[in-house]
Amino acid sequence: MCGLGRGILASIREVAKLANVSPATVSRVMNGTAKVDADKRERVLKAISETGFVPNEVARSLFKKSAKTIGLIVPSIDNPFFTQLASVIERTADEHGYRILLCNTGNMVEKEKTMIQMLTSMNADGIIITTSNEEIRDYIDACNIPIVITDRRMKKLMKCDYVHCDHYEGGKIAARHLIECGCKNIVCINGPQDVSSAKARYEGYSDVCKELHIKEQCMDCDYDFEVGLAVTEELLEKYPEVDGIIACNDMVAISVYKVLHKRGIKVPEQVQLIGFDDVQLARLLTPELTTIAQPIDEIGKKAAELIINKGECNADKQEYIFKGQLVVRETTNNKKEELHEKTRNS
Amino acid sequence: MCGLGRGILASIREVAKLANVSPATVSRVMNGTAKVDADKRERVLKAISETGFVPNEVARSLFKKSAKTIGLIVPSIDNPFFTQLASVIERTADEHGYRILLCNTGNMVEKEKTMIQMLTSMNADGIIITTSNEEIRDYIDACNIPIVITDRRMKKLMKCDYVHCDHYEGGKIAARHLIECGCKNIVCINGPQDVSSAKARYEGYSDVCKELHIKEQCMDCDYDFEVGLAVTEELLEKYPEVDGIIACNDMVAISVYKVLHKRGIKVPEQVQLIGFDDVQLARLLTPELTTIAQPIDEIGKKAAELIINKGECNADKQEYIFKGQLVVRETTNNKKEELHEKTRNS
DNA sequence: ATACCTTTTGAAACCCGTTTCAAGATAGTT
DNA sequence: AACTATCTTGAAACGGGTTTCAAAAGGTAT
Repeated sequence: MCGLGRGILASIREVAKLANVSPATVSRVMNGTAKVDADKRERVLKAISETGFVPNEVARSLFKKSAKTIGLIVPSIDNPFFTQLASVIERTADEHGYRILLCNTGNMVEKEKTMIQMLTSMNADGIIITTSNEEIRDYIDACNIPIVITDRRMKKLMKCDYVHCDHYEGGKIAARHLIECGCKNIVCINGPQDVSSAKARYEGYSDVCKELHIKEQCMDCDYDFEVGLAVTEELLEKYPEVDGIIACNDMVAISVYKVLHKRGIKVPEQVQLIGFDDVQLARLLTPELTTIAQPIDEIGKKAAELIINKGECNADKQEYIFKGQLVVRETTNNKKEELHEKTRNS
Repeated sequence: MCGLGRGILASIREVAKLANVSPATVSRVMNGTAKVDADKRERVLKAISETGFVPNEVARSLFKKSAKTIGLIVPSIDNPFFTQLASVIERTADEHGYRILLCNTGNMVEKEKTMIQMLTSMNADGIIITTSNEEIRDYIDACNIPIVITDRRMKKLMKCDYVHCDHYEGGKIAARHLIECGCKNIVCINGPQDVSSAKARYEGYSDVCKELHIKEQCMDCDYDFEVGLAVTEELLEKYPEVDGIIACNDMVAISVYKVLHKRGIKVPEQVQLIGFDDVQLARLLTPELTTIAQPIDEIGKKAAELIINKGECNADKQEYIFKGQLVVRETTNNKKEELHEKTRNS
């Protein structure tokens, strides 16, 4: 039918021969880069459909120095936050005719370096990376494609764009919310402090404590479900009177909930709980999780667009900061929420 | 330091000039494709490190007709099953020096076609796709790279490998488990019946019903959380005496649980619930979800390896079928599980 | 020292779509 | 009719790493 027989194997020179024109003319017909005589155009179109010719993207990419590809480097695909980010980025990219090359570092710094080099050598049009590792500075400087750092921030800014949420403010909002909900004994479960977002969230919490002369109570944790379980057990040993927990992200908040539930501790009656990110999970859980939502869709879209529209204002690199938003659900005691519950149930 | 200054911009010809050898020799040093005089080798290595030369993957790919890339086409990245599959595939690929090009079809058939063409024209080394759409036959035939179809199956087998779970048997196991747990009034929430896996699961359930002379009770649903909520509401209208629900996947099982919970229906005391897949979610939920586990890691690994080792036995295409496994957790009443609970709590 | 074989090496072709550049063709002007 | 301006078109170069092939170099045997 549509000539798929030999299909993709045909080359532009074969098509040209069949249409009795030059390869240049075929190229012009395909890309509309110049006017072509109506007769010849027809012959070319016919030859293309007969052979099922699909131009080789690699050859095109070699010449154009653009693979119409965005490299996406994340610490962990399994983390639902990055999954959702990847999803938005893929959608945005696809809308603009770009593809996504997905790279998972598994939090290994060396991999970040080799992946940046690899993506550059593949003529990727840009890289979106989540890292706060200062060591990659040289690699970012060396590769001459636009780089966007998402979700995190370097101490010293590099020559790349930053797209992230105001995690410091998010930390403050979370702390204040628990206090407003009546918590007297808050414990903050921190994410890894070499990760800028985790550190900023902690600092937000910490500054609220200082402001209100509350004693800081923290636990160290990773962005990981299993670690979250263990840390929560420890937490309950160390702070048996806890009545409010700030978890470093939603995944860990779920760990916390599971441990509390197993021990028969009621949420939010006995302990209130707040997470970060507002990944889809947060709504699936029962009770639904109160959390500081990141505008993941906006972050991903912005990051992708910065690369796609790189021509626009590549002069000075910028920092785009989005606001996190408190989403009150069922793991904290909020008066408004209770009111809302009542109207819904009536 | 390591010559990242001009870095990646250098070409093999520049390196050759600097080392006073031919580009061919540089290539040979880099790839170890032939012996090179020790002197020259040293000069080349020095020139490479001075220029920070990284070979252009696109040029290499053009000649070799291999981009060391696997295309991954999934219906929806947001679906945790595919996320986990992507994660394993990425890991396996990375171990073998391959990259992943991630494509999301959003269940749009046309996109499958263009993405297969696109990946082929990018010299991808193979494609892993989840589809049961017979229309793509021509496209699969036309592209001369190995294709692996995961999770689903075509009515008429095409010339590609199949890697999937025995969904039919899974459906049977789920039905039998609920019956063994004492359910008298089971309703099966079916996934879209044009998707082979959903259909097979239904048929498994159906055959158990026939075998035991139980009346079939089904609802139509999609693999979607929101749709799941609505369908569950309908289900409770239509079958108020239901005491066991088979959900088409874990995500829908969670929808079901949420609706039951909101209505004050106790799980598993009043209604027992089983899902499919055993995505990470299933363990995060409270109560933890009983489900038919797919060996996602094995499926993904096998699929990736089939492409990476395509040289091995590309002669006749094969079908690799894995067994699903019942994982009893907290949404069904299993005696063994109760026993286990008791020992754990004592 | 000569003939012969093996190994190392570089020039050039190759992969294939795009673009440049100049020639050829058409249209328009005087 | 002669000439200029404009458009269409194909040959050839390009991008950059790889491989082929034949020449050059090194080594061995006679």
